[in-house]
Amino acid sequence: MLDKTYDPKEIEARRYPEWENSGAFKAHPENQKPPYCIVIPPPNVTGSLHMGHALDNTLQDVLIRWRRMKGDDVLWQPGTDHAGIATQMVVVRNLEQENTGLAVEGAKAEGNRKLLNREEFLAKVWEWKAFSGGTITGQLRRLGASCDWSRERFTMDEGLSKAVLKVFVELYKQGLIYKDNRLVNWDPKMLTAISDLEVESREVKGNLWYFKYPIDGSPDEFITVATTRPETMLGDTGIAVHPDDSKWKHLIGKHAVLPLVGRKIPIVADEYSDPEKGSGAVKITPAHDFNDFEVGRRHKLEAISIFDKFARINDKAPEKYRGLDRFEARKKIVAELEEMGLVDKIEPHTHAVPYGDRGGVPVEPYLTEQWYADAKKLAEAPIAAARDGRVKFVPERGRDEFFRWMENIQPWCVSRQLWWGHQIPAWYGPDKKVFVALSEDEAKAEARKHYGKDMALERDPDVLDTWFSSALWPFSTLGWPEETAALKKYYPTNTLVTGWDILFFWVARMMMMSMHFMTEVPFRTVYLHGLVTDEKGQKMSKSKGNIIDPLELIDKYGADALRFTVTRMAASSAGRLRLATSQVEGSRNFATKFWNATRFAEMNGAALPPHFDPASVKLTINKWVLGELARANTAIDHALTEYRLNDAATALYEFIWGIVCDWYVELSKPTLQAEADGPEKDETRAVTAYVLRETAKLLHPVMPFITEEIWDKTGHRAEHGALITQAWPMPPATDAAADAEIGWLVKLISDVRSARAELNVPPSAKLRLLVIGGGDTTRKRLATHAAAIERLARIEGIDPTATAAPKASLQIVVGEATYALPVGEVIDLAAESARLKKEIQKLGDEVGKIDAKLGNASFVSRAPAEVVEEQRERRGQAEQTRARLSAALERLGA
RNA sequence: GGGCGCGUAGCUCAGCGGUAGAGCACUGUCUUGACAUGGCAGUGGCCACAGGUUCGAUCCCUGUCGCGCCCA
Repeated sequence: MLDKTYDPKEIEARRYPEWENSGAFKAHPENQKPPYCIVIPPPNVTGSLHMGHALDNTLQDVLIRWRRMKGDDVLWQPGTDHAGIATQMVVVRNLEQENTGLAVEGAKAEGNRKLLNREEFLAKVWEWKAFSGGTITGQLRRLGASCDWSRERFTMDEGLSKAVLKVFVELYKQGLIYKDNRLVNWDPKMLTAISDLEVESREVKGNLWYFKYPIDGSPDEFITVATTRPETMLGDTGIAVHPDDSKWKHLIGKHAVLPLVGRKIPIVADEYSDPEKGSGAVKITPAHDFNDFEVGRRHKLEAISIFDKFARINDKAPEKYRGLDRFEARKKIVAELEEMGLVDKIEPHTHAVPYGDRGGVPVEPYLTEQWYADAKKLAEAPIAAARDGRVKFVPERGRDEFFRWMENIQPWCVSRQLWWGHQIPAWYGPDKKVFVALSEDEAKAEARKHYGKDMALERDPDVLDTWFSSALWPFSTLGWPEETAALKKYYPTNTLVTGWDILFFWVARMMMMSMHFMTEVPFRTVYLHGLVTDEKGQKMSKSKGNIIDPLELIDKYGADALRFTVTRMAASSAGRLRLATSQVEGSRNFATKFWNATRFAEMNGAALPPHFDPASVKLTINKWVLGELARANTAIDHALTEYRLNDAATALYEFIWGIVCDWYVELSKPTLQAEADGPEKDETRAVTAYVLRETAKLLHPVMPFITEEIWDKTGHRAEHGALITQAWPMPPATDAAADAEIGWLVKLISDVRSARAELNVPPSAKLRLLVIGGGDTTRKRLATHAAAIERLARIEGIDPTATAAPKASLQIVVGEATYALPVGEVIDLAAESARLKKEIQKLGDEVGKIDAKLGNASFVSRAPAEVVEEQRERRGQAEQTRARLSAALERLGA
């Protein structure tokens, strides 16, 4: 017997280890079942579960559990990535507590301060990973994620590292990886290049400074440039104006003299300048701005980098600025130009400034030598695959976004100036000649060949972008470069579930690497979901303090409730999913409702006889509920197939609460709770048990814990094993006659209840029900369902063949019959009359609307025949009901 | 500035050519032998605005306004 109250905490803590230990999550590459595989978007090993993870992994688990029950050999491949910069940062911060730092350039071991070399530091990172790397996987378990943990991978583990090496070396040999001197996003705090994804735009209130640069040879003449970053002027090597800009056109080809520096810089014509923006003339600093870099390249302007790696002014600038921090330099430069009268004006200006999301300081476009992957080339095959549908996007517009990015792709900077990560397999000879090889020995061998003798080689200190290893995830986790059974069976994987925000950075890159090394797409379908925000639609962030912690929600309402909530939200077309705790509370209530319905069934002896056959059912309500179950089953399958997970959740909610609890349980009470046993009671007990059993299966992918618990407690586990391993239900037959009959019954009961409530008839008052003008079918139905009607509509005594309504009655019309409920002298005649008039009015309006349509000749001639017919049908119904209600009103005589 | 998306009940969102829906909130009512984490009954919508297509538009098209995201 189920406990009186549903306690998710206790259940969840118990159930998960049972599943995991039983091997239920395991994939079986050796068996013959068709594969279904999802690779998890690897969370950072440093991370802890946030709402984004909760959403993403719930959706995956719903699909995974569903496909598992459908009979697929399911592999949900779990793992984490090493999150180079984030992890390094965390460990460095921890070391600071012990007064320990890294032995990098400029670091000093003063007092008792210790400095770690690379090897020592990496040992610390591994130590840290062993200690707390399991946090997030533990949290995924609390969510109920049924990953095959026996196959858990980590981007820095041996196999994946081997894959990374191989990929790097091969791409290098194919000319698809090379070194180049370009602008990168440089984090002057972390002292490394970072990826676009690690940059966040922040709106900053700054200024637009207008500076006057004198024209060479004409010192009284000036060209005015506008900039948001005065300090970069030390690196200006040109000025661009629009070729058609009448204001500046005449200066094209001349030079300006860069104030404070004295350098002569050319004024060039370039459409990059917008005559409407700022002064119309743009100072060009190729070494410190991505756009300027391109302009500079077009006009062969020199790129002068005026910062060192800490973003302090370097010795390419006049001496008095050297060593100044970029923001101090800004102040000083503005002050000096002001003094020289070269500041035209200063306008307040709000603009987007790129910040490093880890270091938290503005990122500097910085000219450095880095390793690049030829993304343009690698993008060709993925573009083709998306174009011809080998990979599909849900929703479809993901495909357009994908193209937009892939077709304008820039070289991908893959090197990072960090210690934690895959060290680049490149070794340099004394003359800087580079040898890229799988191992130092191979590099040495190549060097020997090149130099004719053994040479000391120095390894490139940089590591690869974390995304480089994540890009290999769909095949490296399956064992590549080994030809494992798993790789053979599960590649290409079926579905990738992730957020819009990493479509480019991760999905696109997986596509590139997979197409190149596997020649086949990494997944058939990319299912993209929105971002979880708070109730106000604000992105959750620590600084805003609006973070909703999924673990707190799980503690409070249960993982099932959280899962149900996010599944229900999954379709938001706005690309953001506003989460309020009240929604999770509602889902918890839903779980409770299901729990209690099952308790009710148990208390009423619901039990499945051996070999129960739903097709043998005789009672109408039982036929009907089986039909409703079938419709729910079909709707859920359809929704999941189409990746409309929210529709699946809604279908479950409506079926369980709206059909089973609100109607089936109530309608079956007279039978279940009748004194005498008999075939009707037996059948109803069997159908109740059957419906709840099948419902537990249908609900299991979304709410695995509570359903498993119920499955066990109601004895199914003893007979069939765990719910997680059960076969997905087949919808039973539907029965149109039963649907019509119960539809009538529900309407009758609802209408009686409404009329009673509107007329304030006390619920305790039991009324007689006089049926006037009922046909044979109605009389038969009344007889069949008398007990249910009496109970649910609070009736005592039904007269199926009444001839007239007593004057003091409530009257309702259902179908061909009028139902009168005598209420004696207590009736408020005026109120009843008003109620009837309102009904009549409503029906009259409807008839009028339909008449307008049917009176329209082109509607009748042009609309499809069945639509016209349907309107006529509806008109007839409404008109009849109206007539009967009018008669009822007349009888009321008020 | 460019691209995309979104404006539907007080709030959060489904629906997307032919009766406008859900959850939460709100109102009234009910300690009915599963459930007050509940039952029953309600209130509440020029489906942003303006044009167009259509027999018919919340739905398709165009424009306007407002909001969001991405890219500059």
